[in-house]
Amino acid sequence: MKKLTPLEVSHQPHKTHQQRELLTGLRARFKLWLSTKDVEGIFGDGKWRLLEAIEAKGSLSAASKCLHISYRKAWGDLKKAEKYLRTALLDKQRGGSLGGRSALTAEGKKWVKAYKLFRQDIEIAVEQAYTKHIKGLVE
Amino acid sequence: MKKLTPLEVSHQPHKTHQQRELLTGLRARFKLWLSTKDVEGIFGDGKWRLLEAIEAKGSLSAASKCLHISYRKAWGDLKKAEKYLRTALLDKQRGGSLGGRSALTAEGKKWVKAYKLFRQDIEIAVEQAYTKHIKGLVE
DNA sequence: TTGCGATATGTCAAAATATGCATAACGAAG
DNA sequence: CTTCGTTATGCATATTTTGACATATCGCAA
Repeated sequence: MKKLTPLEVSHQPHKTHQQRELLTGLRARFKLWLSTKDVEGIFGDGKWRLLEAIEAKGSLSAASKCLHISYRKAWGDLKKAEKYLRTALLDKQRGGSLGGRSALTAEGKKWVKAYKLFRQDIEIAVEQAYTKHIKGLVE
Repeated sequence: MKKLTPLEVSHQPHKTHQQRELLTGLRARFKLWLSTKDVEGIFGDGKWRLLEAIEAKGSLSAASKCLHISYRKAWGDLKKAEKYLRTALLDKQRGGSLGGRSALTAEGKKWVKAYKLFRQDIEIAVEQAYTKHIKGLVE
């Protein structure tokens, strides 16, 4: 997620239709993730995207660069997911002429695929629910 | 949202069915909010609940106590919502024998009602999508 | 005209997250 | 048997987010 403007109050000039412009720019956003009673954030968008990037790039290192997150974080995230999902998502190797590599396991692929569909369903639902319940208020 | 366990690796004993117990404890969680291109978090669960509490309690101060958040935060949140939604959600008064009070405006009530339905739809969708796409992976 | 409790805000600290740094282990290829 | 790039990990910062503290203002009722 991103940080945005602080909160300083602009003096709001006389904008007539710029006003409407801002509000129609309103959109619904959501965040989705999996947790247990004890552990929050076991799997979610970040880890899903990370797995996809690994599948595409062939290594955790390359994937983290690609996603502009530190290797340290990427590594920690995956470790957490594997721990609490109790399954090996990645087949990781170090050494070799290329230094090493990582690939998704069959389980890892299943999770990527399942989460993608899961997320897609919610994306659509949010869109629809927004249109149904909120859109009317801002137009 | 809540913070949870750090990430220390427990030594994972020989749990046989406790293992399954943890995974079936897996659940989908979500967060929903409204934003514009420039401003994140204009309205969401927190502000919605806050408005409901104000409606019930009659003042921002009482509502914030009730929700266990500081008055400062509650006040800032509402201010932000009103600013970017470009509408008065609250009719606020200070002074008087009771010190002051706050009540929802007609607009405020509309938002509370609309957001509630909006959120409800998503809650159901998440439940269903989880069952459809994820549940099979953990059982 | 004084007091009380609520609104109204700037400022600052605390907490949660992410990043950077240092270092080790690895192992195929040259 | 040396080199190189990746995995693996602890730890110390840095960044971001969140909430707490201190204070001022307000206005009716006593």
